[in-house]
Amino acid sequence: MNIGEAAARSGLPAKTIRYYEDVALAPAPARTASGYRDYSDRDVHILRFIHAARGLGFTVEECRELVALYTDPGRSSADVKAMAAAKIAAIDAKLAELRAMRATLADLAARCHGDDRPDCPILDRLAQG
Amino acid sequence: MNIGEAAARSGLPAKTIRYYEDVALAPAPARTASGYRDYSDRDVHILRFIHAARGLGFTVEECRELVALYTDPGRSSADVKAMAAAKIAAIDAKLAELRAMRATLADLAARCHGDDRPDCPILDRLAQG
DNA sequence: CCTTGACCTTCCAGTTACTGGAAGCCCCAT
DNA sequence: ATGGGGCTTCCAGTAACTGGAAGGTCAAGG
Repeated sequence: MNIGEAAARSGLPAKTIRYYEDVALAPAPARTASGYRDYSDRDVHILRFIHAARGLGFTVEECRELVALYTDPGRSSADVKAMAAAKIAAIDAKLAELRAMRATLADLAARCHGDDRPDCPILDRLAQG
Repeated sequence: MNIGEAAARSGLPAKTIRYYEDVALAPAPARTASGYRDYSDRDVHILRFIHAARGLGFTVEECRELVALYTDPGRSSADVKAMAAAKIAAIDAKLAELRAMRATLADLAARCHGDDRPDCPILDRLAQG
């Protein structure tokens, strides 16, 4: 199947699929005589795998490792679990950061009149650093 | 004062200060005869303002608007409040996304043995899309 | 057979917000 | 005057795509 259908089946844009191939994350598919990419079901399967991994927040680099583990029958599930744990920790850090921002912002917004006058506790707070 | 001290006082790296000047977010300071940047207290004040705004999650573009509002005596606090509200909404969206990822990851990790065998519900889940 | 439109190809540039590094002045203390 | 910082500019790279240009291909309709 050509890239359009591979895109539809994997959920990834065609452009992204080409990019993944470029950075050697996704498999380079066969080519037709005229140069069109020709994806097998297995290729699409990997594409879907990558799509799912990206959706869980893994970077392209991490996806590379995950694909390697996925395609290695001699893998240890401990390695995969460690990656998941690390990702959870990273997400937790990001969550804490965002929650702190949100709390500050919400507090400031609540104290801002939001009218046509210039006085604004939000700006005051930013100004004080 | 030169850029090193402005950096120390504003909390921004010197490199970042130069970058902000480059993209016209931060003020272009005076220059000494030999070409060194020479920051005034007011310059540093703006730098601190930007640092704080970035810390609350505003993009460089948004910081530009905030600085404009900050330095406009005829501003309406409503405009600032609207920016804060929009940022809160964006943060909420990101929080929801991260929480969903975390939940999925935590669930999968809990069900993964994490030993030296290859069976892994995490990979299974990614494989199914 | 020809055309038309959708789909495919490659390659280049732009995005966000910096950060690292190279080459080369400048300033101050010894 | 010399040595070690700090300063200058400019170029390149990062993450992960995305948009667009120029041009080849394929299938259907006339």
